[in-house]
Amino acid sequence: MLIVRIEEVLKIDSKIPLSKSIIINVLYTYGIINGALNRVLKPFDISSQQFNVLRILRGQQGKPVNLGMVQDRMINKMSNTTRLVDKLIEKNLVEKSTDTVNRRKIDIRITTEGLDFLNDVDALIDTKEVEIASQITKDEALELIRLLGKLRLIAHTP
Amino acid sequence: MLIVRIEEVLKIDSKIPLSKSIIINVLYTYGIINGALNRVLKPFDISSQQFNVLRILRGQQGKPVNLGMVQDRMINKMSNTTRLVDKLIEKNLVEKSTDTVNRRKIDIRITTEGLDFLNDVDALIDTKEVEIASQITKDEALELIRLLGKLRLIAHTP
DNA sequence: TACCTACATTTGTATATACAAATGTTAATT
DNA sequence: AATTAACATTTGTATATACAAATGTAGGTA
Repeated sequence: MLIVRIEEVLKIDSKIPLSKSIIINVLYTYGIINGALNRVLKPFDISSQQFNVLRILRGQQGKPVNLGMVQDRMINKMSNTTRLVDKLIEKNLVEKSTDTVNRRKIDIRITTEGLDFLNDVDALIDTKEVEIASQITKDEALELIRLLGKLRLIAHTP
Repeated sequence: MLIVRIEEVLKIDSKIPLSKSIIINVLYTYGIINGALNRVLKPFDISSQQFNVLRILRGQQGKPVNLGMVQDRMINKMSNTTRLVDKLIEKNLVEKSTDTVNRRKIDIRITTEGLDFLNDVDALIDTKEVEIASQITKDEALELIRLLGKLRLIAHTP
């Protein structure tokens, strides 16, 4: 089990500061993992962002969710939840209606078709995730999560 | 210094498997760090991908690099290095010419203007990177890098 | 030479992302 | 009631990303 240093893969000068190495490692690892997950989703013609929205809606157990809530809960915020949801509506995986109480808001619900679709794909994603994390022990996992949390601590504040 | 769990931020069920938690942590942290770096680059009207290409070219010390090499060395591979480089050419930060030996290849070089530009922006990025990593000790950094390497180990293979 | 295969880049198309501005709605203030 | 400010979503525009197909080039082989 040979861990490959990013400096070698990208032919970067090995003498870069540790801070830069950390950042590049996170950005590069994101690309690798995102690629692996996208390869799972590809045959189902759905993007990882669309998949993420479906999971958020399922998590609400039928309760309608408005656009802002969806955006807050997305792993990677993107500025067009409207168009993302529209794509899901075209596929009949999701439906929307204006909130009866506050007509500025729109309610989004996953459809039965969406739930079925999600069940199929979800199992494959779970398997891939377990596979990706398979080389990491429980203690290592907790430490990794802790250290990533430390990175976000500062980066988060604009 | 309070580390915030991702499950709380995204209102995810706390009982998700550790493998999923790891993956979500990496993907989410990427978004936060990428956002922080983009805010630094924004005033200079350059994307992080374009900035990455400039740094790769500077690293070659004037030696021309062809498109394929640039793509190999990019932190996040994207399928259109052609158009990315074209944007940099429009800004006079980069120039290209066909390779005299192998006319299939094109040579790309950073211009003097590109070098000056990069020097200005680079210092700010370095500072931001140090800031983001400031809560992490040297030992923690090495462990973080090692664990991310473990994740890539499996994810990398299609 | 003509043909084939591999290589390197470019082009086309669809979708995603970032961000500013516009629209429509609500609640508060005068 | 009219005005204003805040809120929630939509629309517009530019660029980025993913991926397939097309173009152009080189080297080998019949």
